[in-house]
Amino acid sequence: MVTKQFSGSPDETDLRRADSLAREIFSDVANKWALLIIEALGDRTLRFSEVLKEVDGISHKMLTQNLRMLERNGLVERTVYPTVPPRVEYTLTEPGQGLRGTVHLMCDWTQQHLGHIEEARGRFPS
Amino acid sequence: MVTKQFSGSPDETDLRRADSLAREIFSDVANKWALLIIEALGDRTLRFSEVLKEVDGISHKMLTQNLRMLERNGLVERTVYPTVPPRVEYTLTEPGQGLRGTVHLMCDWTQQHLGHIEEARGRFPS
DNA sequence: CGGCATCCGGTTCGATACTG
DNA sequence: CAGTATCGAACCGGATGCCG
Repeated sequence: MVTKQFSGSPDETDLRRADSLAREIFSDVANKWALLIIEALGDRTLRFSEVLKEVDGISHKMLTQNLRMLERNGLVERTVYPTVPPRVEYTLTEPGQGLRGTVHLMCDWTQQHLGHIEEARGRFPS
Repeated sequence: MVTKQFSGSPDETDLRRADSLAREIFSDVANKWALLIIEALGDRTLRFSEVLKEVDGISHKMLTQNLRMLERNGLVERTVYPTVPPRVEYTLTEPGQGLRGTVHLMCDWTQQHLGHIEEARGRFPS
């Protein structure tokens, strides 16, 4: 958290910083792989290879990158068991769970509007 | 809509089609420009140039592409007034409004967790 | 004003191979 | 098993210019 010296309300610079941070996070999170990973994790704890199987179509590389990004933003927790072969588990943090709620709504919405969308596509272009 | 002859429950082929359609829609919609446009439109009706101003950082080209995509999926309605100079207005359809609800939750979530995320970033890598 | 085409640099992404 | 590195191919996205 930023040190806020004496002013009771955030100054303009703070607001601008918050804005750009918000946009950055939004850009991180609003991409299909991140959202699908979050949805796949759900409330479970999965190994790397398990997530790989769950999120279909994702490559090894994209999964690594996105998991790192989510970890960096504090949305997933990464646990390494120093065994051989190595075992690494991923789980959503509490804030991650919150985001998952919204993702889940988006998935529901998609399912519910498949028909409408398919019909709209048939009409396009008008 | 697909003709469903006589079976009461969808057969396997239908389900697989629905799945791939769902993924396609999700991929279309789960990208930051699409989501930001939806959020910007809200319940208003905006001209092309107004959306361009509202969604900050978006280029003319990306806006056109994404508006087309959203229109194709029946999420925004495009109205052309054959005046000179031309006037084109965009508004969310009812299904689009539904999606907007989930987008809005995502934006709220982002705002609420700015602090947590910033802190998590400070700790990374552990 | 809004839309489309073109160009082109930067980034993404998948495939592959290699490490611990 | 999980992660990293590298290398092309594909795509994204901005800039520009032209048309109705």
